[in-house]
Amino acid sequence: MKNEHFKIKEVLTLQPVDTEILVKGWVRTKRGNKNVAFVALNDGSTINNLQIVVEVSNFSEDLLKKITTGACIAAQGKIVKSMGQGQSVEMQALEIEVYGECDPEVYPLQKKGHTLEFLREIAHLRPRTNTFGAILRLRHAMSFAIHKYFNDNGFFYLHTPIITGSDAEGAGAMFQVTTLDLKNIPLNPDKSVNYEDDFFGKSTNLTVSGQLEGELGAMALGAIYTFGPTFRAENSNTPRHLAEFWMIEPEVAFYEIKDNMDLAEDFLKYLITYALENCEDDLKFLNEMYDKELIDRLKFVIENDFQRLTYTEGIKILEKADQKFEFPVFWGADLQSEHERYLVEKHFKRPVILTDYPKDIKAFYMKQNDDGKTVRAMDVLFPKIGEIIGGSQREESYEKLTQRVDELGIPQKDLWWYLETRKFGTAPHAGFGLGFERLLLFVSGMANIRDVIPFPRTPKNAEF
RNA sequence: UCCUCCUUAGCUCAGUCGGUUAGAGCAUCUGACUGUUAAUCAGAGGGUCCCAGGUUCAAGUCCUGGAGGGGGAGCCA
Repeated sequence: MKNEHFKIKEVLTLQPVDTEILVKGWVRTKRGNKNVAFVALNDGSTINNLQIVVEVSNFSEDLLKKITTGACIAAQGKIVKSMGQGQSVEMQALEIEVYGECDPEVYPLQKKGHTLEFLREIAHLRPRTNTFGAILRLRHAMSFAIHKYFNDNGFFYLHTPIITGSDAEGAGAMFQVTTLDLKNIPLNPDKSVNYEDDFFGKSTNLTVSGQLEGELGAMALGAIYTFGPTFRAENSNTPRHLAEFWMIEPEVAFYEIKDNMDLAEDFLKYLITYALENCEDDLKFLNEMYDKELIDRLKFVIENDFQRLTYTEGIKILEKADQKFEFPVFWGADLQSEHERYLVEKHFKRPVILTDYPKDIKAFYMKQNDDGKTVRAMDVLFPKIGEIIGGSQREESYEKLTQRVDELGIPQKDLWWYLETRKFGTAPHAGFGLGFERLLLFVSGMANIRDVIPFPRTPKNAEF
């Protein structure tokens, strides 16, 4: 057998030729009769299978028995015009080698459909399903498109730290990082933990955001983005939260809130367009199997402007809404899921960018408006998944920023390096965070965030 | 973390008022079929009824506690 093998994605585009080619992959199904067997082979290069036609008389019974759902094989043969419906070409097998048998009595994946809940329990095998093949290829394509978009637009990829000594990021509970012996933790006289002998000589955690360090990069490189893992130790049990997820955070010097909105909208539309143009087969499958409106919804989003309005305008609309809300609507209240959904799904029926939130419900670093009440925050709200992006113009004034830090009781000494950017050549700047898995939820039409990441980490679940 | 629903064959589920030997479809296996498309047809095998207690002559079914999962909410991306 020759060593070079073709990807099935390529083979399916070939015209029938007289030369033999070699393919390698995993068997999805085998069916047929005494004379001929049809093996559907998938190698992950595409959602589509290559049909391998096996003349039973040309192969030993022992070999044919080993070709079962899940088995890994190599097949060599000629590509011919298919006599059956459903595919234009197929392989007439001349030689087959079985790399790995797969006992059908115990292999959990069957020819029939499985629930997503069951597949989560076998996350080591679910990449072999049509659904997760499609999701993982889509995930790759979106990752690539993110880097391409930023690279093509003059952004630099900045690697912000995963282990952070800063506990002032204020974006939720953090996972501690320590090498201290948990059975014998050194204590100070006041019973607090003494971190002097810990690896870093201080308390450290996994990052909840690369933003603060991202701002440092933007103050030198002009436009940066981060794209890395992010960790939140919140006990969140929802279809929209993970303890370990990937986040994209652009940060741009000389951007104001309007530029930030333009960037967010253009970026999201670029990514969705990229998916439609490069992942057609996978999206068609997801559209057919999970969400019949998926492709129409993706097209709608790229063809229409996002609705932009201020928090204050949003509150007015909600106050006039002919709908009872569980949570009261008033100026100063944080918007609940039901409020966001009303604006996006009922009132405007399109993505919404809300800006200028009350300062008391937003983070310390956001630029304060002249009204003294609001800050230049920006949330991008999408149908079905809610908040997909959260960002803001940043407060560039040293005086205003330190005053806000003091008001909130954050120790300035913990943020000395961040505050110095406002002391030394400060500049207006803005940025946002995009949850990568939330983007994938939207682009794939999946309903649960655990189904758009290969190995989800959630409370009480770190298997695989 | 709160509310709510669920857990029975490999998978998806049914199981009446607490009653005698726990069922179906699919999957698997065996057989049939000269080109199938989640092939079809016939037959067979397959059960810790989530776990631990309790009530009862009798528990898959009722009660208590626990574990795991789904949906909703909060936190957020």
